[in-house]
Order: sequence, then C-alpha cells, then structure tokens
Amino acid sequence: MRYTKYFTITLRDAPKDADTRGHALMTRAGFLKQSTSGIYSYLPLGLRSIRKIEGIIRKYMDEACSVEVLLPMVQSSDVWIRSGRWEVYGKEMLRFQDRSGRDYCLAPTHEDLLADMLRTLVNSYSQLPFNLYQIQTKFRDEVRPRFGLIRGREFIMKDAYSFDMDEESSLVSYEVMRQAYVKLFRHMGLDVREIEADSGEIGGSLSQEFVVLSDIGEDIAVSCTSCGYTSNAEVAAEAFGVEADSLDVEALSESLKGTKCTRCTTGTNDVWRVLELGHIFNIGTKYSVGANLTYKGKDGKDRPVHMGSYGIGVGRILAVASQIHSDEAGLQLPINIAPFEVCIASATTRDVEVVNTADTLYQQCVEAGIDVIYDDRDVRAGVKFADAELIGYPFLVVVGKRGLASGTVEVKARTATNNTTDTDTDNDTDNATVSLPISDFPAEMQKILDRARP
RNA sequence: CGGGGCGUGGCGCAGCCUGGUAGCGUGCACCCUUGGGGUGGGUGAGGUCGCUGGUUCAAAUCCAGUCGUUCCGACCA
Repeated sequence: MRYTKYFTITLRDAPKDADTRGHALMTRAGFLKQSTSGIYSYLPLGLRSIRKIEGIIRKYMDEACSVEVLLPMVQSSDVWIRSGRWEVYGKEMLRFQDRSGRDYCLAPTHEDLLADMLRTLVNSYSQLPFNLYQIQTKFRDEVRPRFGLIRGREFIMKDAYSFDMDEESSLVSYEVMRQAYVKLFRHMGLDVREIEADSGEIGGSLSQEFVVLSDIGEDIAVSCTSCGYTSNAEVAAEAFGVEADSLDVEALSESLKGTKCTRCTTGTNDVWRVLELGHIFNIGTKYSVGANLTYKGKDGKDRPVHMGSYGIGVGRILAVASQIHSDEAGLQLPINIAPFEVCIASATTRDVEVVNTADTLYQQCVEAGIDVIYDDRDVRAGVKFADAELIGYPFLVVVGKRGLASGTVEVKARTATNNTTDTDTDNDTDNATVSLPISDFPAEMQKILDRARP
C-alpha cells in the first residue's frame, strides 16, 4: 500500500476525551474515532489491526475444531422470553421496537439465541461433541463507558460454545479451548496470565480468566510468589473470608497482599492489577436444562447437553496492547497485530535515485508478500519518522542518499525507542538499526520479520 | 441514579469573573524557502461560541432549561 493512496491521518494532540495513554495514541495514530459515548468507528489502520487479531483467533479456533457461525445482533424478545431473561436482564440490554411494535434487543450476549436455535437442530448423541464460535459485535448499555475500547458499549467479541454428551467429554473440550487460548495470546505477542476465576457452581465447574497486568486493570488477581497459583479477586476473597462486595479495588488489594497461598500453603501472595481479555467456563448442564437443549442418547433417553462457553474481547485486545506496548513517541504494537509490519520511507523525494530505489524495494516487498506500507509522501523525513513512530510500524525502512552510497538501506526496529528529542545526534549505532543490502532486500527483510515473531 | 467539570474553526486551548468588532497554537490551501528528525517566512480559507428561551440598547460572556461529553460514586461483569 502506498501512503499517498491510503486514507489515514495523524494528530499532534489527542482529543481531550481520550482517557488513557493507549487510547490517546490510537486516536492520534488514526486507528479510531469516537462516534458517541462508548461507541467507536474503526479507521483503516485500526481495522487492519482488528482483522489481524481476528485472524489469529480464527486460526487457533479452527485448529481446535471450533466451527465459525454468525448469529444476528438484533434479536427478538421471543428468544429472551423463552430463556427467561427478558425480564431479568437489566438496563444493559438495549431494547427497542420495530414498526409493528414488536420488541427486540441488541444482543448483549448470544448464548440465549444460540441455545434456542440449537434446540431444534441438535437431536442425537451422534452430533456431539461440537464447538461453535463467532466473532460478533455485542452491545451492552454500560452505565459508564470508559478507557476507550476497554469498556465500550458496542464491542467486538469472539464467543465460542462447546456442546458435549457428558461432564468428562465436556472437560476435554474445555481443555482444548484453554490450550487454544494460551497459544493465541502468545501468538499475538501478549503476556497473558491464566488465573482461576469463580468456580461457584457445584459439580466441579471450571472457570479461568486470561488477563494482562495493567495499570488500567479493572480487577485484581492474587498470585503466589512461590508456586505461582493465581486466582481472581472473588476466589481469593472467598478463600480468605474477605467481603469482596463491600470493598473497592484498592482496599481489597491491601487486605489480600501478603496472605499465605492456599494452594502450596508456604508461599505468600502478591496482588496484581489486571485486565480481563478472555474468560472460559465449563457451564455443565445448568444452561441447557433451562433452555431445554437436549440430545437423545443411545438408549433413546433425552439428556441435557453439557456446555462450555469461551469469550475473548477483540477490541479490548487492541486497546490493552496499545496501552502496554507504547512509549512517549507512540504505539509499539507486537508485530502480529500491528496494522503493517514494515514501512518503507524515502528520506527525500527530490533525489531520483532514492525515489526509484524506494519504488523498486516497495514493489519487491509486495511481490514477496511482505505486509508493507510505502510512505511515498512528499514531506520531510522528520514527518515520516514521527508518524512511523506514532503508528508504531515494527520496522521502518529508510531509503536515503546515505545508504545508497554503500548500496544499503536502514532498517529500524520500533521496539527500541528511536530518538525524538536529541535531534542532532546520529543514532546509527543503535542496535535496533541495521543496514541491509539493496540487492537482496526482500529476502533479508523477510528473515528479520520471521525472527521478530513470537 | 446522585454529585462535579467541560461544550468557542479539523484537533488542543484562551476569552466569560467585570456584557460592547471572536482570538492563539496546531492542522489545512497557495507562494517562496528547506530537504535524514514535525524547516523558516509570507498569504489565505475556515466559527449559527452545543441548542432553546430569558434579562439587556447590546450576550461567547449574566439567568433558566435542555442536549452532548467527561470525571467521582453507586450499579453491572
């Protein structure tokens, strides 16, 4: 993609309603634009990242034999009345009527509709087990949206559901999903921790959260410094007899810090501030009984399906990655979720040889299948560098007279902070910068990219 | 739902207290300049001062209401 054909914009100042660094940077870098409270438009760069995140999720869900579906976002009240939640669900569910006065809602979650739909589609044990997933927009009319994409009202979520004959089989399905989650977060380059969540239900139901440590985390996790056992605030609070409901995050954090680990009994607990990116549950039959989702066994008797549910906040991944992977100059998104992996910038547009070389290298990269954007704008080099750092391309390739003299171009890795302030010093000695020969550029670039992947 | 802040050109802000020709930075367009870290200079376009009503000779400014947005709390997960 040529920058001059693309549509994007960078801002020097973030809009004042950007309340976190990550969100401010995404806005400045042209990833997003707020439409109204808690609702955002994805601009081209932001959408590219979102699509990459979705692609990684699809890869590992498919690998785990989960099958993709797409359920409607607008749902009839009928479904919710049958599931018994039309009256129960609070104001978070946005309700409205069509022209005939029939009630609808924007789906805050899809399990009610899915169970309702499957009731007529699932009949026999021979269909089980299976696992369905979708990547869909959900709407929850949060009282107080905040932190940009982290707690928006409209948000993209991956939700998956497993359907098994019995508990044993269901636990296998759960484990497959758990492992898929571990792999997919690793692939995204995120340091995600697995923690035990409220297991609540009787009958050995399982639940785990996948969280990242972050200063803007809305929850806390308690982790043993010795054996590593980690649980969320509710689980820990219950274990230590602390009334979680009555305490805020800070107070709860204080009261749990330094407690003895309940698992190994020797270690002491540390308290983290965390943000939830994924949550998996082994639900059992509680839901299917309510939804009357049953299958006929070999003996001809109807039995409730054992379910599991597995969610991931897609937009939230982008938001938290922007928050964690960034510096003063801009974003530093991990390579597999960055909008473009490489940016080629011509240091000048006045020098024919420079421009021709940059054009050629760009073409070669495109042909080699490298995910590249070519900053061919007629602006000063400093503007390109500043924008490249703000957007955070993992690699910036600078084509200029300097390198041309020796038949090379510079490749700068974004992961290390390139200078923005000491403008008169030459940072070529920075080990984040390497010179590549023009003659064999695409192949060499490809090697660097491959090495950079988690 | 309770309490507070803010709404002035695309973005960031000043002006409001003490009513009297709407301003700054940045961005944008054009000219010159510069050309490997947001170059320097010049010219220019762009604003129903969120909206409605009130007070007044006169309202961005004072008053009331309303909408939007945001923060704190409660709620939710």
